[in-house]
Amino acid sequence: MKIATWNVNSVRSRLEHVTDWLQENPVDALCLQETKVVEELFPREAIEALGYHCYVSGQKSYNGVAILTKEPMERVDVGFGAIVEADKVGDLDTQKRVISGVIKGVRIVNLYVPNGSSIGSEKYEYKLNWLNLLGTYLKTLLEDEPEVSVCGDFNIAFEDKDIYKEDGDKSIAKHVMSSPVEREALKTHIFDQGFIDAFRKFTPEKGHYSWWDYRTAAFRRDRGWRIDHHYVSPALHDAAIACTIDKTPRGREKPSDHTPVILELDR
DNA sequence: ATGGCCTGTTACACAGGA
Repeated sequence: MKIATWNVNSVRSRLEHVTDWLQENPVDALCLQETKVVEELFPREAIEALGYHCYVSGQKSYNGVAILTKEPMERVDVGFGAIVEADKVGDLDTQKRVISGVIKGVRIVNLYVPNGSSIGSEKYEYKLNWLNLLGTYLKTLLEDEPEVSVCGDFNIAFEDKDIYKEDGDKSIAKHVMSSPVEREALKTHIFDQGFIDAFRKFTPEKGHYSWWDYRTAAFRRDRGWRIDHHYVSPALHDAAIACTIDKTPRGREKPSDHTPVILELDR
């Protein structure tokens, strides 16, 4: 089974890229982030015409996630509140950033982690609170469903080698997406629960990215960051048999600034 | 050191992204 994650930066602006990519890269599930559209206006006809089912949680203008699947998905859940008590969730489900469902016995979780804007800002605090709740959400999920595959735009580069800059570059710690506090949150809420980064199971070296800034010709100069991830629970460590980045869509006309990352599971 | 580009919006500049 193949699961892909792709922040498309507006599914309506990127519809042709999505349908073209699905035709060339048939996957069991394509997890989209930043769809930027309410459910009623999601372009499901074009996707269903390719034989895919659409599971969508959207809002106007901002955020929004969707999972497109070949086979119907079971037990689809939207938001943290599907599993976590309301008093713990608070207002963290207002922005549409979480959708999940089950395919072939595997719980697929699709996330759009808040960007955080800049270190110390209100949005940065929101990101850290959101990651804390994500930890609770995953812990609760794992109690009932050991085979969990989490993917999405995490807006965090866990190690310096996930960034085009030289390892140890002093600017890294001061940058949102690579500050020590954000990395520690990822460690506490993801890795300490036994999840592993599927991409790093196969590819240890520097130089592999999933996002390139629109500015400064970052893609042409390969000034990228690896911030889109697949994390698999302990019960799936051995099942992860490949994880690759497809840079092709980022090189097209009017691209998303992210490109797809594909996980293959022996399931 | 700064900002550079892109998307959506009761748009005609701004918020938000990363």
